[in-house]
Amino acid sequence: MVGVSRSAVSFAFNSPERLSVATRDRIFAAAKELGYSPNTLARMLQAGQTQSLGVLLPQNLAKIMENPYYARFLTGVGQVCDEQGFTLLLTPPLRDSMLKAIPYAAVDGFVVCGLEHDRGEVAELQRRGIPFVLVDSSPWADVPSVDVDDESGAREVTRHILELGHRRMALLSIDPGPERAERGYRGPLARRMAGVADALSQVGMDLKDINLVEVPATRMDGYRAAKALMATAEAAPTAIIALSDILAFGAVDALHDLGLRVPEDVSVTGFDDLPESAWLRPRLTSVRQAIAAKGRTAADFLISAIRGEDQHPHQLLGTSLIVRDSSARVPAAQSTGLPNA
Amino acid sequence: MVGVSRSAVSFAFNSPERLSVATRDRIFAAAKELGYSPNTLARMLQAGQTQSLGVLLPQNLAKIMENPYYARFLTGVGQVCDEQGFTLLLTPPLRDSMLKAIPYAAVDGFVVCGLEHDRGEVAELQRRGIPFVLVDSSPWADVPSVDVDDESGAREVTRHILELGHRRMALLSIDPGPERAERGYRGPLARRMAGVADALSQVGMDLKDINLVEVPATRMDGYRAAKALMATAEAAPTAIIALSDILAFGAVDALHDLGLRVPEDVSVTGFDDLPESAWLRPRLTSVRQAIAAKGRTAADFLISAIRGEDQHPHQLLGTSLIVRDSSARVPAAQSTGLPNA
DNA sequence: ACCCATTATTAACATGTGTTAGCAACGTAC
DNA sequence: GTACGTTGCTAACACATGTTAATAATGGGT
Repeated sequence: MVGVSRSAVSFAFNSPERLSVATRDRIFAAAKELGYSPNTLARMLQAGQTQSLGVLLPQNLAKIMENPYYARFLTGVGQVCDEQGFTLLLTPPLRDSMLKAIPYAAVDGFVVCGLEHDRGEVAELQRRGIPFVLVDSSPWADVPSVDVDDESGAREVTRHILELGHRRMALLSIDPGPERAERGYRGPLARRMAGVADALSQVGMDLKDINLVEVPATRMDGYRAAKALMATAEAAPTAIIALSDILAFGAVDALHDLGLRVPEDVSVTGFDDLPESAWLRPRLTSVRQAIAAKGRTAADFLISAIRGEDQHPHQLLGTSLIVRDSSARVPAAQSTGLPNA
Repeated sequence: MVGVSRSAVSFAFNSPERLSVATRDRIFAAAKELGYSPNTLARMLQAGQTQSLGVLLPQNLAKIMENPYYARFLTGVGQVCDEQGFTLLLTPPLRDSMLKAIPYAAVDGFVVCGLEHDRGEVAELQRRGIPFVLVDSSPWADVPSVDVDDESGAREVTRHILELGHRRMALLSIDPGPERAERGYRGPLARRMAGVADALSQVGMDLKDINLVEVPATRMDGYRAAKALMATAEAAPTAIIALSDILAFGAVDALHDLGLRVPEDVSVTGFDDLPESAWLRPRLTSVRQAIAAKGRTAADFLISAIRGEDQHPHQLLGTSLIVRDSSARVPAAQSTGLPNA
């Protein structure tokens, strides 16, 4: 229409100084008339970059967005995206497969949530040469990762409950999914279990001595599980150690509904220390991990990897016990006649 | 390497039945050896679709993810993505411009949050022929949109507070941003203000008669604003109507910290009815809007538009007042000597 | 008038795919 | 032995860009 080559059009948009003003204006005029603008995908294809970070998620989007943990984590990732001008692509499993989702994501790299280094997804990313960072996995030599010292956090909170005199306890844990049968606990959950077990062993107890319940990490599941736990009348626990704050939220609600007071009748502790933990009444005793910092660090590592800078960085983030109002001494009436009391 | 054409390779991956088993196996073997797999971007370019929905956001990613409102909204959008096998691309402003962000998003369509039909972004999307749906805008003929009947919600909650005898009230509102100066209130905020004004007029009052404070919609801003409001000793309000739940959360906290009881000393109401509203103590009186359903509907409309089906659907979602524990009769001591009491 | 330098513009290539029309080869029926 | 349908594969095109090296045009100096 203007009578110039495609290259001239490209110059008009990308390096206008290389064209005479007259030609440039003619091109822009024509572009406006035709409604033309450079195609996003073609541009990305040619440039070999998308200006977008992917987050490879282990669950459906609906479940992820419902989970305040991820809201916090993605806040951290989002901070880095904001700074660097990246968009954020959330990539849930496709037909229940994280592996199948990979080829449908137009991203420069992935933050991979909750996968161990030996998973097929990791091999696939390596094969494709897509940069990635593992989060909540287990440190492994040639793979960048960001992890949390869950074990010491779990040890600390368990010890805290034990020091308050509790012995009849329930461990409200996260469902490890089907993979557990073959491989046992892994990653953060394995570390948390180990921490609990370690603290127990120091008073001569064992994971067998406490009531272990495993449910999906939602508020509702925490609610139901707590109700079920308290129903077993004679063996009802005096403390519930939840391995996730949302489970603890649900448990506190359930106890309220049962007419039980927290912490006077039953102590409840969480894990993660979500912002909400300090909003609720009673304020929740929980293990703090720097969730947003975890997201930030992972995204920073990923950006480095995309730029081809740093090679295989690892980061282990600490935890700390935040004692608030939901944990207290075991009730006097219940503290007698129990093992190790 | 195999000695076949590129087309054959394409067939091997996409319609294997059109190739003889021998050739196909040879191709796969070579692909494995070379680490080849079809390029995502090229595939999208040729197919003309990305299997990805975009959400065009008015704020930085970090701010968005911190906001429980968006968590809920994106849960709804996410549900549809899950069902339809789409990924979700979060597109924050690029260098403070939503317009600039558009060409960097590889998506099949946009859910556009909080923009009016006359904004440049909307024109740009139309020009590019990218399907989109406006959310929290104002209904407009040729543009698909999903809106909420904020006005009646605001009217109801204001009337509720008035019926409880309050007259000295503060309206804790959301900062409308710089655009307000030129164009006045728009969209949901305009409707909410109108609803409040309408309810006030029914008792002979006016927006001028109440204390209007406008702050960014964060918990911390709500906290600070509430503290400032109560500081003006003789004119301190007996009720705070917040136009957003997070602002109300912050306000409740501030009142606690000031040693004031909610609702005995001061009533507080929210807007949105986030899930958290029912978790907090006191449980928050709030205007419920179906946030997740809003996201679902928007995404459904968008998918229709992408498929080229339905043309310009509109949806107006209702609101309802949820009265809980944070609102009560005006304290006896304060109910005398006030205008219209 | 001629050479050179500078600037404006373009042809050709590279990024990787999916699709369509068509060409060989091959077997089968008559 | 020839006409015909089937199978297996390929050449050419389309999707749209950005980049580089080469070419055309222009003006100025001698």
